[in-house]
Amino acid sequence: MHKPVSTAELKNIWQFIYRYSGKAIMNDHTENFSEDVGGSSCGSSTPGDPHFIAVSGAATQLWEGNSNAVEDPLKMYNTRCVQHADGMQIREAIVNNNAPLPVVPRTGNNPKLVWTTQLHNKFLCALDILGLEKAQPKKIHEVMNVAGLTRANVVSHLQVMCPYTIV
DNA sequence: TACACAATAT
DNA sequence: AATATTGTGT
Repeated sequence: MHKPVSTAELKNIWQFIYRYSGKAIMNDHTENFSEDVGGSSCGSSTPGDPHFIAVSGAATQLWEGNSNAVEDPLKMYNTRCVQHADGMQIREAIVNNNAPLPVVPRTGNNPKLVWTTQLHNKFLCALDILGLEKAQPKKIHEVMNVAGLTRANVVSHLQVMCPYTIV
């Protein structure tokens, strides 16, 4: 995967592993993944659980230690080779149910805010309510009170709408 | 640390 | 052009 990782891509990987292993998945944080997991304990998680895929670590080594050096698409992830009852060897994600929920930082794949006329009007109203004196990003953002609208959004918009004049 | 404002980056 | 992010100063 390319960086930054998009949620869509991550989802795909998730689904792939889930199908491939027939087992539960996910989770993050490469640290403390070593303590988690006994193979069977993984079975409890279900798709929809908080989760994600850890990268690096023991799993890769486990796989590489395995003689059948087949090209493994999951090589980069925190998975390991396990043997099922039917003798089939599959790859299973290492799970850590104690890991904190991943905080997905804003990446380039997130949609940009669009200043619709309604939104812009609200912006203008905020400017009216506050004087030009108090028309600062924080106040404006506050007055607008739009869910999902971030202060940075206001900052950006304000800068364009109210450019300072060069002297 | 929080913020505004200016300057860049995408 | 429009929006996001980063840099700088208080």
